[in-house]
Amino acid sequence: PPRPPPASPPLSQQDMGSLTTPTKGRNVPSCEPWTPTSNLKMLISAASPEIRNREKGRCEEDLGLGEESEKISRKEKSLGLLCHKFLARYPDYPNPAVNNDICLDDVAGELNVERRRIYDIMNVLESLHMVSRLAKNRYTWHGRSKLPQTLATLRKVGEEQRYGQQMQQIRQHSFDQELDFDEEKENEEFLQEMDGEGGQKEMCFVELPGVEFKGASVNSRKDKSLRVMSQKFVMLFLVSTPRVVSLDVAAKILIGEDQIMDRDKNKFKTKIRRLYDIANVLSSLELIKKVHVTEDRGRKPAFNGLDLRTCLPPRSSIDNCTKNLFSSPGEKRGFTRHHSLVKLAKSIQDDRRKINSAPTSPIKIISNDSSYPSKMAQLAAICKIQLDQQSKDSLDKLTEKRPVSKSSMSVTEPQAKSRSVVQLPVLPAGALPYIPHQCSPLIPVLLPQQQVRGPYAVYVAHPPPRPVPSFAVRSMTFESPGDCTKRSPVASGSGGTGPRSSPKALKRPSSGKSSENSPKVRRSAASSKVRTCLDRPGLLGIILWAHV
DNA sequence: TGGTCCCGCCAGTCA
DNA sequence: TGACTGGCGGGACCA
Repeated sequence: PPRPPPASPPLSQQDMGSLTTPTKGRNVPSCEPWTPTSNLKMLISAASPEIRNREKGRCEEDLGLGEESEKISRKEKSLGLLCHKFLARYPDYPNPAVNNDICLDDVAGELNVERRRIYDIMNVLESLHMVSRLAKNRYTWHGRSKLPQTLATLRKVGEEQRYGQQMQQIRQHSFDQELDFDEEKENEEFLQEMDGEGGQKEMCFVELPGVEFKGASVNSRKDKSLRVMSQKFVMLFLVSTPRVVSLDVAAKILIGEDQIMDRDKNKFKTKIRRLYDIANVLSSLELIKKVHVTEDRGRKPAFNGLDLRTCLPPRSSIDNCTKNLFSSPGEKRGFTRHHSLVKLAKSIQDDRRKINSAPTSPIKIISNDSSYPSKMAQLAAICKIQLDQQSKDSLDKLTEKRPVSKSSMSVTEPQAKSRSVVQLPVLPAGALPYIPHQCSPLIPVLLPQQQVRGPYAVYVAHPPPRPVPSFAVRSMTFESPGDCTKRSPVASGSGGTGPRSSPKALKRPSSGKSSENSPKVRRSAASSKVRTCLDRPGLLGIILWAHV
C-alpha cells in the first residue's frame, strides 16, 4: 500500500527550529477525522481503568472540552495508549488459519502515528515473542501464544544471570547510602564490586527454539537494543522478590552490564527513559502495574510484576511433563533422556527449591490496594520466606569472600539451612501467628484489622547469632489508600536485608545539621531500643509496629 | 522540582 | 542511494 504522505510539522515547530520539542498544539488544526468527543470516547474505551475513571470524572464535571482536549492530545499520543490501540487490533491468540501479518505502514497510517513509535512497540512485543519480524516492514502476530514459553525461558536466563542477587546488592547498597556520608567513594567501591562479582556476561537477545531473530541492524545494535533491554527488564520481574522492581534498580542493573564509562548521570537518565518506554508497553499488555516505592530520599517509580508471573507456565506442569516423559513406572521408556533434558529436569528441581525462598529489600511499598489488610498474612509469609533466603545469601557471601564488617545480616548456618515452607494458619483478625523457632528466628506479624486506619510500620527483628556482633531490623511501611501522599515514613527499618547489610545503618546517629525530630534520629532512637532488647540472651525475636 | 515521556534528529544497516 | 531501523537526548508537560 502507498505510504501516507508525511504530515507537515505544525507551524509552531517550524518556527522554533528542529531541535525543540513542539508545543502542545494549541493552534494546530487537527487533521484527525475524529471530533474531540469521539476522541474522548476512543480514549476512554482504550485506556486502562484508572485513566478511564479519571477521564470520565473530568468529562462529567467539565463539558467544555477545550482544555481537556489539550490534555488528551498528549495522552492520546502516549506510547501506552498507542500500544492499547495497537493491541486492540489483534486477538490475544491468533487464528493460524488467517493471515496474521502486520504491515508497519498500514498500522502507522491507521493509528495516525509515525512509524518510529510503532518500532518502539514492536521491539518490546518482539522481545516477548508476541510478534516476529518477517521482513522489512513486516511482522507476524503471535499474540500471547508463545508468552508462557518465553517467560519461562527468560526466567531461567534471569536466574542464570543472578539478577535476583544483583538486585539485592543494589537495593542494599542504595539503602546503605541513605545513611552514608562518603557516598561517592562507597559508590565507586560498590561498582567495582559489582564488576567483580556480578558474574553476568554480556547478554544478547534471548530466542526461542525455532524462532529466528531477523531484526535489522542485528549485529551493531543488538547489545543496546530495546528488545534486549526489554527482556532484561522482564527477567528482573521474573526473578525478583518482592515483585516490585523500581526503575532505579533496573537501570542500575542494565548499566552494570555496560562499560564503566557509561555510568554517568546522563546514561542513567537515558536508561530510565528507555525503561519508561518499555514499561508503558508492558503495562498496556497488563503484564506489570505501576506502583511507587518510597525511600528516605523520596518517592520512586516502580512496577509490580505480579501479572507477568501469572503468565508463566506452572512449574508443576513442566515437572509432570518431564515425569511423564522419563519416569513412567512399568512402562518402556519412549524417549531417550537427552543431556539437555537432564539439565532441564535438574533446573526444575532447583527452581522448586528456589520458589520457597527469595530475597527482598528494605523498601517501603505504597499500596493502592484497598484490600491490603487482608493480605497481611501473605505479606508476612512472603517477608519470612524472603528473609530466610537473604539469610542464606548473606551466609554464602560471608563464607565466600566478603569481610564480616561489610555485612550485618548475620545468620548461623543451621538457621540458614532450616529453611522450609511455612504455611500461615488462617487467623482471626487481631491474632498474631506464631512461627516456631526451628523454622526461623523471624516472626511474621499480622496486624489486627481494626488497627489499620492510617499508615503503619511493621518491624521484624531477630537477635544476633554469635559471634557476629550485629543484628537486623527490617520494616515495611504501608499506607492506606488515599493516604499515600505527602506523609513521610518514620522509623524506617535499617540494616540486615541481604548480603550487603551494614551495621553502620544503625550506628550512624545523624549529622549535626539534622534536627532532633528527623527520621534518621528517630530511627536511630528506635534502633537503639531494639538493640537493647536484642541483647537479652535467649530472645528469639522481636516485633515492633507503630503508626506513622 | 522531579517524574514522565513525546518527539524527531541522525547514524547504522539493508536492499 | 534511498529506505528502514532504532539509539539517543532535548525539553515540554504534569503532579
